[in-house]
This record gives sequence, C-alpha cells and structure tokens, in this order.
Amino acid sequence: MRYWLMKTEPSVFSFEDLRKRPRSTDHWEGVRNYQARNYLRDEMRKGDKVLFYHSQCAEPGVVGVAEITREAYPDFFCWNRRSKYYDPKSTPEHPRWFMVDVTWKRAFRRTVTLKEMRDIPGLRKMKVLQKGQRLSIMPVTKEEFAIVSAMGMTEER
DNA sequence: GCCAACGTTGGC
DNA sequence: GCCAACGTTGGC
Repeated sequence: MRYWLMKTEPSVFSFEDLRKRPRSTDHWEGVRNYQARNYLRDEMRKGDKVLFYHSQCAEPGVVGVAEITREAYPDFFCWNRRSKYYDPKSTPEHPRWFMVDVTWKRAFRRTVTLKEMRDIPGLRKMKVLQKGQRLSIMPVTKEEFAIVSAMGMTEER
C-alpha cells in the first residue's frame, strides 16, 4: 500500500464536500500536470491512503484521511466543451488525462497545519514542505503518514 | 494582491 | 533544441 497527499482548495471542493457525496466518494478530475498525472495513472492503487490537504485558505494543512477506491480511468471532463478542464488533445481513443475515485474516510479532530508540520523533525523531508513544490498529488512515506495522522487525532498542538 | 517557483508554449 | 513570454500555483 502507498500513501499520498492530495491538495484541493476548500472554496472549490472541500473534504466536507467529499463526505457529503453519495457513498462519500467522488472522482478526482482536473489533474493537468504530467508529473501528477503519472503518479495518479501509474502508481496509485485501490486501497492507498491519502492525506487530504486544503490549500489557498486561511489555515493551509491536512484535514483528514481518504482512500483511493478506483484506479485511474480517463478524465472525461476533457471531452466536455463547457468544462474548464476541456482538452481537445485528450480523446477517448488516446486519453491524455486521468482521474481516480477517492473516498472520505475520517476527519481529523483539527487541521494539521503546514506551519506546524514544518517544525516536526520527522517531516523534514516531506515533499509538501519543500520549496517550489506545487504538485496537487504527491507521494508521502509511511512514516510521514503515521506522524501526520497521529497529530490529527490529538487535540493539542 | 504580491511574488517566487515552476510548467507550458511557440517562434526561431 | 533553445529560451523568452506567459500562465498557474499557493503561501503569505
């Protein structure tokens, strides 16, 4: 099993939005970066665990845990002219972009903030903390996942 | 809204 | 294949 961190802007699609979807599951469309696409298409497997990260908000950080429940399949938003993710270069015959299904698992008792994570020695190499790292999907080590999960389950900082 | 750090595009 | 221009991301 692998571990991931996936970013969203809560004003667009939040962790709570995911929880409220039927079966607390939704497709993760709109990945339009090749490196993120490769992670998603080639390495994400059903059952992988996800740190769900909120960006572009008052308190950027990890808010809970989700799980990959369907492996990569073509992102059909590419084929919808009205979608902001429309991309005529991705066709049903030769899809360029993919999505996975993600299922809400549990909310943390509090947000594990970016700021806070920077001070944890065990997270020093975590990709999301590295300068210039902007991918919306990044791998996380088992240890990093365990540390962040444990932080999210304790009230105090 | 600013700006650093990318990634992509397209002329040459 | 180079690289300038442009677009995007995301913390602050």
